[in-house]
Amino acid sequence: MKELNFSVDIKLHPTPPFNFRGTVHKPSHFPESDLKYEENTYWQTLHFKGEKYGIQMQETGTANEPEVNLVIFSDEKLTDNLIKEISTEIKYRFDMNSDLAGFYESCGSDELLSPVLKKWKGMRVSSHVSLYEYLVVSTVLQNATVKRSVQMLENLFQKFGESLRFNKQKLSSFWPAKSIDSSSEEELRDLKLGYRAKTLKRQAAVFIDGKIKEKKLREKVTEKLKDKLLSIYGIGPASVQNILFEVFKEYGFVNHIPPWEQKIYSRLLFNEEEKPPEVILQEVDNRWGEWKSLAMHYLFEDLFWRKKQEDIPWLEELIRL
DNA sequence: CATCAGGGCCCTG
DNA sequence: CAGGGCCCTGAT
Repeated sequence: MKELNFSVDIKLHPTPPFNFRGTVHKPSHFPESDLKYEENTYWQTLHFKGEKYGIQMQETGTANEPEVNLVIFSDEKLTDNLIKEISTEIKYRFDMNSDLAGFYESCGSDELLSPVLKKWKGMRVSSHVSLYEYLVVSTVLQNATVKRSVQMLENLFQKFGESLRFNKQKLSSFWPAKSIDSSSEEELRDLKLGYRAKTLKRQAAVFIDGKIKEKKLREKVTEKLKDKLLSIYGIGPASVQNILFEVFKEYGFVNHIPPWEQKIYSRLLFNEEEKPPEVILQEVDNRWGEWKSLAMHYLFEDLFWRKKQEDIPWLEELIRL
């Protein structure tokens, strides 16, 4: 347990329009103890350049004149330079610099999307974690039900992730890749990771070796980036698609519809139980072209926001706990 | 009780 | 390119 007693406030100014809660909270994601969202306040831990921080964000502006109050908590006073770096990183992760005018322009009149756009205009895709951390999450998702994924990640947090206390919150933090690398596969298997233990070790290794540098990857064009990501052990077509979208903010890359999403998009797009993946792929491409990932994200998250208010029996059935 | 698939991916033939 | 195997769990 570590107390973070220093804090600094920074004002962030996302490009308008901006939707705060749609960006910081993704109801379709499974719960994890490194973040919390409640009453329009968002908290997370941040493992950045070898140090651990607490983050709090609140909206202080409006959709058209966006402003976000970012508070960085730390265990010692931060330098101006570091404050700047962290702010820049947060802005990237929550995609606060993007211009979505083209999206609204070309997809705004789509009859399926337009009501959702009205509700969520300004929502961004986001990944609150680094690439390495995202790989961990992708790995625990594979071939497992939600409940088991949650269990695996929490086991990892308990063993490797220090708890941070800040702003009256106590949240888990991610660990350096090194701590996974230096523990045995056996120790990892004890966390009920199964064959994923090997995957996590091999993934940790490429980050330690410096074979993968997230910053560098952000400069690559989609195809090169995709190939590089696919070369990572344990990353296949399903994971790579999520990474390209959530981590690297590629709005138009969809070439694979995994079973669970297949069922959900069959309902959303065709109001049927199960359409073939190819049909879904064709449909999203026809409708939204280069913006299809983002469009699908709007529909998907809107569905899970609705689930908080209304009963959606077919969806409840699909969420296997 | 045993069997099996799950919000994949790797590896082999 | 198809299909078996992989860890563990809970559903059947």
